[in-house]
Amino acid sequence: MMQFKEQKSIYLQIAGHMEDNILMKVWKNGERIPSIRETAIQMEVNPNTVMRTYNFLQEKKVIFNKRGIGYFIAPDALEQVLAEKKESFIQQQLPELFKAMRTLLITPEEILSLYKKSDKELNDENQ
Amino acid sequence: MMQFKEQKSIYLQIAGHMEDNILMKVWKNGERIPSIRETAIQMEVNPNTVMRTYNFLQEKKVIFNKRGIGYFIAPDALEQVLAEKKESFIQQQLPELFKAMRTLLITPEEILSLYKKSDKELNDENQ
Amino acid sequence: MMQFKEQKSIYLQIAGHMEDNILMKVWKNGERIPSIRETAIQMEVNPNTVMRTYNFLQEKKVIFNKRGIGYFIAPDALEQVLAEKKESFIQQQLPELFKAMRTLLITPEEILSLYKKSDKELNDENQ
Amino acid sequence: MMQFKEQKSIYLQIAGHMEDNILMKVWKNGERIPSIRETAIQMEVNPNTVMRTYNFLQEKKVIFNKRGIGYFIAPDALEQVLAEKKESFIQQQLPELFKAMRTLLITPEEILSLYKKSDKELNDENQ
DNA sequence: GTGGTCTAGACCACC
DNA sequence: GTGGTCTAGACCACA
Repeated sequence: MMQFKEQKSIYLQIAGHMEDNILMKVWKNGERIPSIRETAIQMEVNPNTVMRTYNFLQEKKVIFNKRGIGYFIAPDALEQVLAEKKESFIQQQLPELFKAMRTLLITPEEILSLYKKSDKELNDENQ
Repeated sequence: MMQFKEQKSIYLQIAGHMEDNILMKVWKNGERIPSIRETAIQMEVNPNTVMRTYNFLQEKKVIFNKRGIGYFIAPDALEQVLAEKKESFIQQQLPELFKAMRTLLITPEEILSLYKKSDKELNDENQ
Repeated sequence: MMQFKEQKSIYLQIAGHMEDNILMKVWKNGERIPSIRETAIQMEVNPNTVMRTYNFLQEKKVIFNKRGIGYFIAPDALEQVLAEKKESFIQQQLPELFKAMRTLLITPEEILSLYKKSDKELNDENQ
Repeated sequence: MMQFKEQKSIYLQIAGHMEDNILMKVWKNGERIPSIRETAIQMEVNPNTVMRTYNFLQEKKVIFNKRGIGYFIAPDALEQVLAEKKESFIQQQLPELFKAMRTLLITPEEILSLYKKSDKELNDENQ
């Protein structure tokens, strides 16, 4: 079972995980994804919870449904998820970063050093 | 009335706003802050909600209460809020930011160049 | 309990009923509507079913939510529901009517007579 | 491949399409129709789905089966489909249409004038 | 097999 | 009190 952080609801965490799968090209545009039941078993959650995830992603047009067959990655899912990430980065994360740097007195040098540290940790994990 | 985002609970948004007041030195250490009732009216919010905010901030020892008189900014509030916000920013928001940067193929150098640019603009405005 | 027709799912029937309330001006723009629990009791269905209705209407921006207080009719709900009805009338119902009149050999006179008949029935009910 | 609407089940959409063929006299009473397999290939659909369609139409006695030979349009199919579609149109779709007309404040006279206009245009095209 | 709907009941944060 | 989430389990239509 994937570990669920406390803050976010489970169905949104699963959605985020699936969008990561798209970004990481584990799932490609047009490809079929596991059925609701399969995902429910694999994630050790209730099928209704997975259904919420799939509905959520379907409304965002990241996945779509073929009746009686299953859910599929949308033809433009990768591009769309990327665009959405970019949008939220520019609209939210970047302003937050700048505000934090100013009010919390964090220097560019500090950011750079923290980035390199996180880079290193990432490499260590992948070895 | 301040505009509330949908995602976060109102009482936490108010708390964040008050901590910003401390960081921006609108409110100084030791200073008296508006009563629960005043804040509730000004924010167009239920007094119970403001009470939650004040309780929350009191538990974090950012403000303290003098019975029958009102609420006051703690003597070390600025320093404490600064440290706590910085810690939480580095622990929680920066990792997300770095992850987004990697999927969007943005380098920290680009970010910092943007920061310097926005910094300069800010200075020009204030002159 | 309202009578549910077999064809449509319950939560959509409730949604339709609520849109009728808006069209009939039983509920006005900005007004609070009964809570999920109240509606569930009144309609004799499960609260989860009502929640689906409310989510559905919220996505269509017919109603909106104030945290911890309840659901409200959107400021432009009437206009929006009307526009949507008009759209579906022009795009779907009218072409269907014309097609039916041609392929099923229904004459304009017949339509007119049926309309008057339904008019009369409506008047009889309201007496 | 014919385009399937999301709302209705595929096998019923195929059935509707076949009944249209009868009404439009593309298929005449007593005539042989394509086999399940042929239809499935042409419609790009699972043969099981077409089987459902054929069973459905057979129960309605619109088509009948000669063992080992194939499916045929019933001798009175045209008349029967006509009557049945008309009945269901009047019972189900017209009431909805009339209701929409009342909420949109559209008179039947307006509708019929639109109909005559579209009729004329159709004739002009076919000349 | 697939998804979709519904119920019953629980627990939570929030206003 | 309000809504939101989650579970368990059932039934259905559909491919």
